[in-house]
Amino acid sequence: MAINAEKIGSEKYQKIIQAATKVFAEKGFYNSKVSDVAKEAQVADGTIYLYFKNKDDLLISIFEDSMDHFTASVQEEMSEAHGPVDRLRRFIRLHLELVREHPDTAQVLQIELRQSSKFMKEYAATKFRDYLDIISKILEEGQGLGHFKKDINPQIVKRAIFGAIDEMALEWVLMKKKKYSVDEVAQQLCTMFIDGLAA
Amino acid sequence: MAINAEKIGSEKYQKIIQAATKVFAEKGFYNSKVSDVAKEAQVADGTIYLYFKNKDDLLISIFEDSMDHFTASVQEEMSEAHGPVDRLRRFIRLHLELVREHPDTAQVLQIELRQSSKFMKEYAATKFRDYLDIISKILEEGQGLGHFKKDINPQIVKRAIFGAIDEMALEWVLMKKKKYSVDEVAQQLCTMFIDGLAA
Amino acid sequence: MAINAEKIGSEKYQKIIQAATKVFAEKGFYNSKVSDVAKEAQVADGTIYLYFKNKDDLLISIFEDSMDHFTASVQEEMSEAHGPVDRLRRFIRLHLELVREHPDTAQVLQIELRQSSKFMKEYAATKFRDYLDIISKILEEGQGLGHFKKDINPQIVKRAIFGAIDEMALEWVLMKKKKYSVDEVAQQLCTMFIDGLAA
Amino acid sequence: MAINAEKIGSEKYQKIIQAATKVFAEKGFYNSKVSDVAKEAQVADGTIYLYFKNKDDLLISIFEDSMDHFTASVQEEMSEAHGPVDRLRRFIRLHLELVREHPDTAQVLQIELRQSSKFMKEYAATKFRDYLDIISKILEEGQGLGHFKKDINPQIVKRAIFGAIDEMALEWVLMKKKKYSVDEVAQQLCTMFIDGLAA
DNA sequence: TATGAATGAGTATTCATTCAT
DNA sequence: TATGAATGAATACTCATTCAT
Repeated sequence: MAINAEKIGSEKYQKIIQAATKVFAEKGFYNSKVSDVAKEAQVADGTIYLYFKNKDDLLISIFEDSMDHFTASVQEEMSEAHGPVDRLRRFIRLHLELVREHPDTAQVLQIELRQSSKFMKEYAATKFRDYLDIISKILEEGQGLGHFKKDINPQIVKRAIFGAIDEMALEWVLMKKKKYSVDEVAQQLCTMFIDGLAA
Repeated sequence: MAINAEKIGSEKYQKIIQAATKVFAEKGFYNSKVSDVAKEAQVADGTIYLYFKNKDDLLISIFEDSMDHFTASVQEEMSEAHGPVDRLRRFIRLHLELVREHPDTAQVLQIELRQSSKFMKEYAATKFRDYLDIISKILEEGQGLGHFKKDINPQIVKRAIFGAIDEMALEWVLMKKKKYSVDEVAQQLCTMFIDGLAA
Repeated sequence: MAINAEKIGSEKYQKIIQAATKVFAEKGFYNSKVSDVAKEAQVADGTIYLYFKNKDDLLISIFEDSMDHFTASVQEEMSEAHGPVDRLRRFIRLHLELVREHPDTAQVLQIELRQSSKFMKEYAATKFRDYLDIISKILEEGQGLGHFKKDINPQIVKRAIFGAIDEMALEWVLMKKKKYSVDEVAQQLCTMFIDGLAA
Repeated sequence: MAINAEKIGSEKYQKIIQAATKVFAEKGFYNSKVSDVAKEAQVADGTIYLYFKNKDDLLISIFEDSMDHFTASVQEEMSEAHGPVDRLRRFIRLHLELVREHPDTAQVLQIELRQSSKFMKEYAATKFRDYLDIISKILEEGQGLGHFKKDINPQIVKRAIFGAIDEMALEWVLMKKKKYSVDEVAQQLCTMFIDGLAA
């Protein structure tokens, strides 16, 4: 039987997704066994295959699931912001907060997903681009309002900004230490980027 | 026989390292077979084990080898630069150039190595920190000379700058397309960071 | 999943033990492939690992299994015997009969198990000593009743008697020929030992 | 080039035989690497193949070499003995002494050689039979002189006697402990066998 | 739906043997 | 003769996936 949308909402589906996220974050995708995920989710190995096509599908589903949550959270925050500078500031802070709150998910997205460049290229790229475009829209809006330099290329700078935020997040994820607070890091990044972009 | 420093310089060692870099970049570490590397290097499977302890050691050796080259290149460039702003500008450009010139190595470092967070934490962290410290030294020098804001934290910002450069590089690596040139990307990053850091 | 006592009784466990005994006896432990055992047992290779930790565990399990059966058979026979001389006579005959009836098992115990002297020393020694002690108890009983010489050392002679019986058995196992019958061999050994021990 | 008799006397040949005996005794034939033997003999791996056809040939050569020594020692001792009873007594004692003096060789002969039943059957059997026949000749001589029972079968009892001696020896080899002295063990065995055989 | 025993394809690694020097 | 770097065949073990219950 095909695995349909109907299942996505089910309790077991979510239980498995969460278990997989935890297990993949802890041991890495390739070092995790499907049976590890099953044990963590307290279901039988075979049950996983009622909800997911295969092990790869589990990873892809984590990606889809979390990118949806991520993007939705950011969109909501953006709608409450006033002006591009405020929007950028909020974006930076929210991304950092989300990573702090969901470190397992962040780790899977940042580390495990990169392994499959084919996957990244062919599949994740689209949803990831949507996320990056939130930044480029802020930049374009800022340029339009004369707040940001006209000579920066939003398509390039969106990646630079994302990379900067993401690298900070990566340190948290990998090092498991929190030398600097969200506040402090957000403050530093905002200062640098907003001045750097200012017209 | 122990695998010693003597072997590192040998022709076969380098041949295998290069083959492994190419194969891992193409198919990913976990999807590459040792025999794929052997075939690419035109040696027998067993020969690999005369030079490397195991498959993991191959990955670690690629890391060590390339980080040494990378760091040396950057150190040399830094010594030719005049002042922190010039240094930062050159650093950004050189990193981008190196990625462009050695895309397979860059891909292995950026993607495959991250898989093993344990490895990252325990081993690679040190050499990687050395690399990041090149940036923080530039920042501190700039602060000392009054060129850069006193209120930025070099330990935080060094990561932000690295992340921004690295994300740009990642796009090249993953997408295999070169929508923007090294010149253009370097120019954009320099503009943003130098203005963003300016006192 | 741990390999527990529950599995030992299962049909598959016994099927695999029997297949392994046959294969090891035919080709020797080191020249047998796990897949040979699997084929003989008509299960998949992987199934073996559901019941045994590894190839060595297969050998150890054969040992445990058969020593238990062997010792139980002998104990039962002993309980039916009257007096030390009858007991010794029955012991000799039963051991020879058991080897005749289970030549594959005998061969694995006699030949394959000796390969791992570490194993023999550390593990098998205990169960083997239990078996030998059946003989020494007969000897001591005989000495107590004045039937056997007082100046023989049961701890030494128990091994001599076992060695003599075992060597006869070995010929059957290795040569696959049965030049002499159980009756004849038993008769010869009994004559010699009983007269040799007689007070 | 064929490996000829000429080599057998050479210094290196003996060095390798001794090294192999030691290594095989310590780690077992199948767990010993040819390179272990080479290292112990202080020659290059390839050198071994100038003197021996392959790893199996090394084992066979140890067997031939030591059986020759063993048989020669025993024959010499036999020629000095007077009468079958003295001969049997000396045989038992000498075998035990030889095992005590050459424990590595004894272990290889007793344990490692048995692994290859095919080898035992097809090859070693002949030389081994020569050794056993020393015992049966003593027995027949004793029967002829009326010292030994007429109704014992020398072909059966020779094995029983050998087995008894060998099992005692095995304990020394495997247990590496010497709870009982050669004197004591020899005394016990002689008492039992000579009385057991006495007409 | 859910289970988990069974499957068997897939692969890192070892090591006896060779051969160019 | 002697070397030891190179070879590549051989195999124990894992684990994603299936399917009878």
